[in-house]
Amino acid sequence: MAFTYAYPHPAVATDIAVFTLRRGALNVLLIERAGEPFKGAWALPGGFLQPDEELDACARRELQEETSVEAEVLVHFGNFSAPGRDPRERVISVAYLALLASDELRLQADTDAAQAQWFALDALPELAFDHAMILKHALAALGARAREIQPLFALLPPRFTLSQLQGAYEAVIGEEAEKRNFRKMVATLACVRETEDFVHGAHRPARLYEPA
Amino acid sequence: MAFTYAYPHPAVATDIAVFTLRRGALNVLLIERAGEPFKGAWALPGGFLQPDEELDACARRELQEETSVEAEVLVHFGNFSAPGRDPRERVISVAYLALLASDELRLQADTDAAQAQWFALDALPELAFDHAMILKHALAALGARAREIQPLFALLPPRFTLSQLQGAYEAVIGEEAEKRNFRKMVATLACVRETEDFVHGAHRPARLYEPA
DNA sequence: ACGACTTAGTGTCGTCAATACACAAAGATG
DNA sequence: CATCTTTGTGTATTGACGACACTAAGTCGT
Repeated sequence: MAFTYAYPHPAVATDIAVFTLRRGALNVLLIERAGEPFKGAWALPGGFLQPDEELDACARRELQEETSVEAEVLVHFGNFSAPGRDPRERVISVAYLALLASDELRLQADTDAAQAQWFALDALPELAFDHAMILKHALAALGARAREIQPLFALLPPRFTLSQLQGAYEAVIGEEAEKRNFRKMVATLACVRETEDFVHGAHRPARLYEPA
Repeated sequence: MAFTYAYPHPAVATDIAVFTLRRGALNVLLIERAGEPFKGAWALPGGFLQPDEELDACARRELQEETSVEAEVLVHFGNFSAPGRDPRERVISVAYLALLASDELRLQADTDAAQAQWFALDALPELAFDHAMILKHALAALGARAREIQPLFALLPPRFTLSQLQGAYEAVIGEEAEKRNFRKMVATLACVRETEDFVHGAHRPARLYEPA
């Protein structure tokens, strides 16, 4: 089957930088490429736009197919269009940022992806294509959004302690926050509602909160 | 000449919402479509991505070709990919926002395409395609950026008075600002440098400032 | 020339958010 | 039951933001 056009058309693909929290640190989901080019290298999940498919839907579908991950938050943060960025043909990459709660880490690879794996940001492998640059932009976009707190909920379970929320905030922002000031900020934003339940750990129980 | 691919490829185009200030109000640049579809309707300037052309360059080129306008600031703010948005074929629109100083309003009346014209936002004609929605998103993106003041410089001449800057701010934000508070904010941001020159108008001369 | 007009430009106060800082409360563990 | 660790709170200071009224400087009309 062949598709013919009067003018050259680029291929259009989505690439997704999926982040989660593991042991308090931000991790990104990468797949090992099963085919050429860059066979065996690590890359962001992603793939080609299908006919009559919206870009958002493409990102969601590719993520599901390649890693069996259902993203809660999916945000477009940029396009990458350098002519030589894919050696096969011209590919415009529409880049998305996704956040995932840490307890939904069931990973599973399919044929496009030999395997999917989480990587801490300070232990990244070499990345295929221009994905290192895409990832850098994803982190910047994520940092810019995190100050509104709301996006962080996607990194946490449905109910969470304020310490967990602060941990997510610190991991994304990349710096530490004062506990009392952070709690005051959250209170000012009025973006969480306290529940009547507590989580009992090794020490004083912590109250659970949920998104307001 | 024909271009054939093993899988369907969408067309990729850029559309640009160019804003400027005219008589203190924000205006947007529209072109009258010379051909089908939507012949005779008004639309955002834009056009198809060429082989080996970056998206940013495509937006800049199309703007120049269709309206003879050289954009100072060009910012990507979203993609539009609804399958039916162009009746001819699948077209992914990569949308840009541009700002132009008001004294560079030489529009070419005799371009090959129909005419280009500025429209105040409260006197818009019906727009072709989904350009009304794209424009709505452009305004939202512009409003979000304007609070940092810096982007507004592109709407003004190289040197400007604080009243002009405030006028641009108000036009973009869509609400009035207190003169003293605005000046204090600008002073805090330290984003302008005062010059030794004054502009002499009908009344007390105003000091000229330039981007810091 | 001079008074009226119009725009440029400034100071203060109250409020509220952001920063820094120290201690009490609650439960787990040995 | 003493100790340890984590949760959770109050206060003082600073700096930004909002509201508010007046002086400064030059033009224009008479």
